[in-house]
Amino acid sequence: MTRKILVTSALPYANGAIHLGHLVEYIQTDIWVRFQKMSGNECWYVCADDTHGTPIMLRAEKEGITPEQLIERVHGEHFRDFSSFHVGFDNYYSTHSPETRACANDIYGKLKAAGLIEVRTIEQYYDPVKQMFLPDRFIKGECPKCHAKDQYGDNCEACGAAYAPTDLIEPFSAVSGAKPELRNSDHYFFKLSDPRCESFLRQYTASGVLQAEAANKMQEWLGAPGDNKLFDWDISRDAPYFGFEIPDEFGNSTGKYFYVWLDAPIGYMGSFKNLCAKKGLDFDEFFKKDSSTELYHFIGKDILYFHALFWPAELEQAGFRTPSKIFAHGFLTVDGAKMSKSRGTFITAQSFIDNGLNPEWLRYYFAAKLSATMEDIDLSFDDFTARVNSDLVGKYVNIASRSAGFIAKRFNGQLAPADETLPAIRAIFDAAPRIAELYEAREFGKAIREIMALTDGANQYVDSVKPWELAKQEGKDAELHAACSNALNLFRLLTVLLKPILPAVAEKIEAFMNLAPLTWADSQTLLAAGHAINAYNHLMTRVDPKQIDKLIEANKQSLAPTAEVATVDSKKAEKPAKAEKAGKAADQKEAAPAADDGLCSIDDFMKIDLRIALIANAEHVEGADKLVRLTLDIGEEKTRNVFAGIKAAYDPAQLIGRLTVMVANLAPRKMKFGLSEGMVMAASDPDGKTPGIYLLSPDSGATPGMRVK
RNA sequence: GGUGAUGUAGCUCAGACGGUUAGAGCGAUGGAUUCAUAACCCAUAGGUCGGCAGUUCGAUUCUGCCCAUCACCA
Repeated sequence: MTRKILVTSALPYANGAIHLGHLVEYIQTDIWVRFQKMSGNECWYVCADDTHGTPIMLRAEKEGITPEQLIERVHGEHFRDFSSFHVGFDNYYSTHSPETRACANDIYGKLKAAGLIEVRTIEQYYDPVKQMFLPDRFIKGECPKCHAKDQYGDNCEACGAAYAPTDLIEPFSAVSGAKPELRNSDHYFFKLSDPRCESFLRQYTASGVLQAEAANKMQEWLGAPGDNKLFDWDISRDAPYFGFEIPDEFGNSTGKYFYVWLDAPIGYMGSFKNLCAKKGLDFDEFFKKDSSTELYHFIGKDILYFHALFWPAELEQAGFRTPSKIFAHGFLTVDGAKMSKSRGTFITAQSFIDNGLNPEWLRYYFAAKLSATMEDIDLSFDDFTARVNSDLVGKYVNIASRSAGFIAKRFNGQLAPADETLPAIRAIFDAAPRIAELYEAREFGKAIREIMALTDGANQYVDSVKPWELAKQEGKDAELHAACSNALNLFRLLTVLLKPILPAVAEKIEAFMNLAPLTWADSQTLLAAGHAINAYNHLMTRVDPKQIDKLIEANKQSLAPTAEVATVDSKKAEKPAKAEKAGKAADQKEAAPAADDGLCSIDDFMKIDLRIALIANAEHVEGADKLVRLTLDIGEEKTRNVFAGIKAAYDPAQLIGRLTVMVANLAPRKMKFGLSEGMVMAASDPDGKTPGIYLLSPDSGATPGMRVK
């Protein structure tokens, strides 16, 4: 029974290179899709560049080209990168397409007809020089809490405070530098808080379409039953904006544009519609309500909000089918840490290829680490090297390498019949259905463990029959022939199991062994006697650790002077407007990758106002496990109230009267027990190996209020 | 500070509805071998399953607290 399946990966933003973090998702999806196709299902894999929004518009302007030229160029780069990693889209399209526009208008029209679109006036910063409304990330100014300069309009990178752009002190436009003005503008909202959406989402998110962890998260977003926490979603933006203009009911101009996050998921439909036209498929069969086809979205956990709430709600209310499952994966870390440009671990797809690394190494390694959970996965380069060299080259490829020579030299390239009772072969026959289930369930790591155990079995078999000894003995030709033929059959079977992960190697092997493209059903078959193979060429080389060093070196970026105007990197820069607070969390991820060289300039340091403080009072905090309440005198007229997590190490009574050092300009932080207006400084082992917390003290002579620098 | 996740051999990770000697791969060590781009095969060593307490006849597995790391939130 053939399933009909439509699969998507998240749309990459048309404003930056594909990197290893992206590839986790595309490789995961591609493996799953290839498995489905090999299994005989009708499976379509579509994706597209996400092309709209202010960052694209400004970036194009900065480069002196049109947005259309920019997105066309980036589309080419993205497609090239995905192709190099053998990501086999059936269609890689663009959201800037007639199909996506038509779908967006259609969905919008239906939501409007259902009374789910509302116009509201909101107040927003406007750049009078550039003559445009500014997304939060394009407004900068002084943090209202810690007074750090040059902070973005949504939150402060110095103190972590979150606020509205209108809270910024001396705000300025990151585009023109002008002082922004508050202006009113009409915005269109999708009424996510409507009871129809809420009740649908409660049922939908709990219906098994999400992983358990994701479903829990959704409960958080939704609030307890009876406590609707959903916010209406601002889906419009003012001109100038690179995107689709929102039509009024007569198809006339409104001067408003769809927010990029509205048309991004609709881009899945647009891309598929485009594919339907090329292939003669029936779009409605896949998207009509109650469709019997399956629809799966592979995404990163950061954009769950959009895919598990907004998108299904739109589809449902507009009368389309909703996704069958949403598969969220975790983030990629490299050698245990976030990817970093300065450390050279922010590795682009292109540099991986340009430095001569084999993309299938990465596919194999990611597969070995992937599971169905949302856990982050770590790329450890030592582990990467060891696994690829040992598993892929040492074990798997080696089976062919050690048996093909005899077949060519002694038997004219022709195989003897394989022994179907051989335990190593039987083991593969038996394991294949299990491994298929693991692929289906996205438990690629487990699948690989099973496959490698079978590979060990194949090598043990070769070792037990010792073809190299048979080759030297008179009259043992038949045995030698059988041994090597069995080995090559084992190799072919293992290739079937690995093909979703290693499509290019599989193709080489199909050519080498004269095989029709392998399908999953071939995991239960053996080659006929007399089957002829071609000359063996080595299928895969080992990873040389020097290549890794080179790769990291090539990706090290000297720290360019930070924060040129309008260098905001991603569509996440397009902050949603206020009413949509709940969308914010998901939105912040990846916004403008922060420069990170571990160094701090003297200017940075001088921002921190360290003062000698007299501990005027210290007391236990009722109900707090770690905190001590300190009253600090730093020579100001008022004392400061500071909570310090030093209860484990100090008895408050001993602290009263002593001098220490405090950060005087730390942003005040509201804690459960009151406002903390600073921080005292204490030493502790960064690795936590040695216990203890040690408060700093100045030498005698220091007096409260003295500056420490 | 809140919520959630994670913490198992040097490394990367499995696993256990609580029950005899806790697993794999890599790495290390020793041996064997030479067909295979020193690959493969056999064997050995390595873990108080983050810490403390509780429930239990019995906990690494359950509960509580603590510590560490990460994520989201504030």
